Amino acid sequence: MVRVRFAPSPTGYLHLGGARTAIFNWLFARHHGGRFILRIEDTDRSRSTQESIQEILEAMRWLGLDWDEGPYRQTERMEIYRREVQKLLEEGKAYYCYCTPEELEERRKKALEEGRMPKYDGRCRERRGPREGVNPVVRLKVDQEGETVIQDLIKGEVVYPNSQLDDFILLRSDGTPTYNFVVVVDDALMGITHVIRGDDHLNNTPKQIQLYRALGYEPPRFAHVPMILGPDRARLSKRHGATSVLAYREDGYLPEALFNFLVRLGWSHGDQEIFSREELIRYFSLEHVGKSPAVYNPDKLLWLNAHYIKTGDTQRLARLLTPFLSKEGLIQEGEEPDPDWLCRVVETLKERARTLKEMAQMAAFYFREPQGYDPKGEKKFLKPQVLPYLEGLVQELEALEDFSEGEIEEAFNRVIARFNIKLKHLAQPCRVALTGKTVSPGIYEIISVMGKEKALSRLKKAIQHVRKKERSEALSH
RNA sequence: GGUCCCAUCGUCUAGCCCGGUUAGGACACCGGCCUCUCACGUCGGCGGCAGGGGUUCAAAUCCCCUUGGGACCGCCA
Repeated sequence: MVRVRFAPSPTGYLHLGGARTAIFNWLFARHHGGRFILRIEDTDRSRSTQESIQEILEAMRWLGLDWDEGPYRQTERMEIYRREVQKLLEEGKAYYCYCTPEELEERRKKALEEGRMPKYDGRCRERRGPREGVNPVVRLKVDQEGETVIQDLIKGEVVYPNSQLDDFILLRSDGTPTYNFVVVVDDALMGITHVIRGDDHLNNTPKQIQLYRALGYEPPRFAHVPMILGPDRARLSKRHGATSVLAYREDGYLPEALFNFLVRLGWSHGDQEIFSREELIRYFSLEHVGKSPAVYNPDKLLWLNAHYIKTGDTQRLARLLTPFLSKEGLIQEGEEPDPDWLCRVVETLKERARTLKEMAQMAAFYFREPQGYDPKGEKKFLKPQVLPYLEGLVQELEALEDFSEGEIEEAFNRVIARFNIKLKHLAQPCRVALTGKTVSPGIYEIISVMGKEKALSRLKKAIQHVRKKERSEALSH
């Protein structure tokens, strides 16, 4: 049975790279009918926070990454780690080291200056007895001869000279275990079959393999996925913009869009770009994960998001849109617009908005009168010549019982026939009058959704506006 | 500095393992069509095998070197 895990350290939010690793693990588990385990790597107590944990779990839930076991927390498993260290110590595979951090730092600096590799020299291996006033760390006796070979499921065979390895620390002087130790113990004891993680860990793998052997456990299969890079080809970080998964929710992205985007970054299935979750589970395999790092491309994410909005369920979108409406100040906090009406609003905006945030901004005119007219639009379309057309339209609309799109279209047709003008000569002035802008969804649909009362009052207001302007201009001449 | 990883349009990638394609798709960009504006849609265009050596009748594909990029070398994970 396939058992995989996602093991974030709670020292910050879940970022895009971590999310993609989680997604690959989740997909691999679901594809193989295995188990997806969540483990919190919080051995660094000074940097781990409860808020981080909550934020990570929230982000995973949002992305729909459900876990089958956990979340385990390493801080709750200290007894296990102590027991494993004890075992190593008794078997002579690990030893106490009394070198102080200062001494190590000193030697590291010197080595770097002399162009040597900065690694621990193993001087405490043969040491007998403690040193006065120093709390020791525990180090693993690492084999420095020969080489370690990794059969990586993504990178292929990686050969690593053991001379690069040093006796790394298992237990800190305060008795807490380090990452390279707990990760091995946990993966072994939790029966992890495939370790799928970022390739920044590839260099850790040889020492971890040695530790598996020292502990007497069979190493799992490894799959190291390439990093996600920023546009400058440096590892993606905060300075490249939003990297927190939840920030994308705030910005109006749909989880399925981010999910699709992240999977497709580094993995492919022929020429297909859009995948449902079911397809992803069916098609996903490590063989088609690329070996090279991928540059994050926000435009493509935006395109995918637009696609999922366009094709998404209207009722769901309406529900998701509501908080964005209140963020835009269009409705009160906690206010719920009529669901049927909001669905009509969304229908008109679905294929235009790329994010929910954009959609809320585009919807503004449905909720409040134009705050003045777009200057260019006013100059071009709200001029005295159009007054008869707009007045004619007001008459026609007032007479309508049924304010449906079809009826409104017929009303427009009667007006343009009467004045023998083209539709755009009526539609554009009308659009500016109703929305204050020169762009909007189709004119019939917005009038219908807006309703008779709002539409007529705005049209009349625009007519008044044009008249007033006309008078003041006449006076000044 | 050492070790490891990587290299197809600006970006994500198919093709590479098993040599023979006008090197395919998508985003972005540009243009046409559609049209009440914008968008959607649709049609078309621009644009790439990092460089150099081999092997071969034939190399994006196999081998070597160079260059470039990334990661790691912590009492961080």
